[in-house]
Amino acid sequence: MGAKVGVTLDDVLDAALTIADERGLAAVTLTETASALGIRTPSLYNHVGGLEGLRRQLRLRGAAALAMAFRAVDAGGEPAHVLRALARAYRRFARQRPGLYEAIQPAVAPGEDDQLYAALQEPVLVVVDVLRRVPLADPDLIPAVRAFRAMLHGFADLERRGGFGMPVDIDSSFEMSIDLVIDGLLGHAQPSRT
Amino acid sequence: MGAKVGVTLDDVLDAALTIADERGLAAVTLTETASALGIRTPSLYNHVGGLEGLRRQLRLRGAAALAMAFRAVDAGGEPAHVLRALARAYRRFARQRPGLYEAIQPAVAPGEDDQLYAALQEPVLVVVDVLRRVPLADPDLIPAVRAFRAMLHGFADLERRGGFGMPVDIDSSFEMSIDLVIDGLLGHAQPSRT
DNA sequence: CACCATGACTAATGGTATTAGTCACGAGCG
DNA sequence: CGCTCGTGACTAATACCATTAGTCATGGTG
Repeated sequence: MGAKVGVTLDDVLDAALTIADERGLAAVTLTETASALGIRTPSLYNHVGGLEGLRRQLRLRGAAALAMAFRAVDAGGEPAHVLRALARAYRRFARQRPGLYEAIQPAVAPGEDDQLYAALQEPVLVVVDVLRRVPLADPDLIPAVRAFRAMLHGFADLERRGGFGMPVDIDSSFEMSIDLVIDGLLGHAQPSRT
Repeated sequence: MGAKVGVTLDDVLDAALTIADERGLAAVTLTETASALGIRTPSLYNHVGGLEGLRRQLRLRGAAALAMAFRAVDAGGEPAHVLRALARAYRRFARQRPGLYEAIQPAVAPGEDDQLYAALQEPVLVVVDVLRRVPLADPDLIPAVRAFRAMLHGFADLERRGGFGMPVDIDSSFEMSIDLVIDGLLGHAQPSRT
């Protein structure tokens, strides 16, 4: 396959993600992305299927990045410690890559885009795997995963939007929030601070 | 002040909210809103300051509606019961008015738009008032409010986006999720189902 | 060396918000 | 009773965005 040098798909996604992290996902436009690459807008159609395709690629990338961040936590050791490490990895991801985190959010129904669905499911499966190996107060896994996800997403999303008035003490508020869920899921009475 | 009959601000917002609830906030465009009213697009500028002004009005409305829903719950009785009622009211609001709930989400910094900031703060203050009257395991109110908000928003947002695979049992998952937070905040050991 | 796929481009279309300027109506005052 | 003037609609024009169609130069492959 003969090729020009031009830009690659990775170049396009990197440019788009830079814009997303700096100015929000809504600022990721084909015009802006092309301009950042020194390219004309229609040329992007050679790499991604329009704006929709670009957003899909960003979501694939974001899902993979979050799954990688999850897999990087040590799954050994005390259950509560592993869950806390997962939670911190989640929040760190949302803080360091706000544009990527934002890109991940829209859900996709199974069967609508199987590759994308699988990618977005990856991080969830990591949590499921951890919770499966842990002695839960309630043996039903599904509500436990949902509660854990809800707290992580809710906290990260509110923080990303600046929903917490004062920036002070957000770290310890996060620790307490996840301890509520983790200790509750494990059936402990008192939150054990780290 | 002489006046035409024409459409009123409420008409505009009602039309916009109908679109938002049915097809998502992104579908709320000046063209669509005007068309739903049988009006030309520029005429909307007589009622709201463009698209940005329309969105601001929707947020004001949404914040007021959520605050009203919160204030409608009986603040008397057992603390855990009151908190659960607040949580259910929150989720009910997000489910019944998805467009309005979506409109509320973007946060606003204090000083940027004081009226809007105050409106968005209203529902939070209701939660604060309830938690203030309740014997918390940790006397610090701020992290407690944050944990409560995070769980509510996270669950409602994931549910609204279709983030939970199976639609089954979402009700009981929600009950368990909020019980984790509520019982933890109140210092109880075991989640007490309703 | 000729071929041809790749990846850039220009040109044109349609939808969007926005601004400027216009105009008809109707309530209230003289 | 009629004039005035503010309200709220309108048309026209501009700018930005995504998208499609069609063109063209390049460089690796046969």
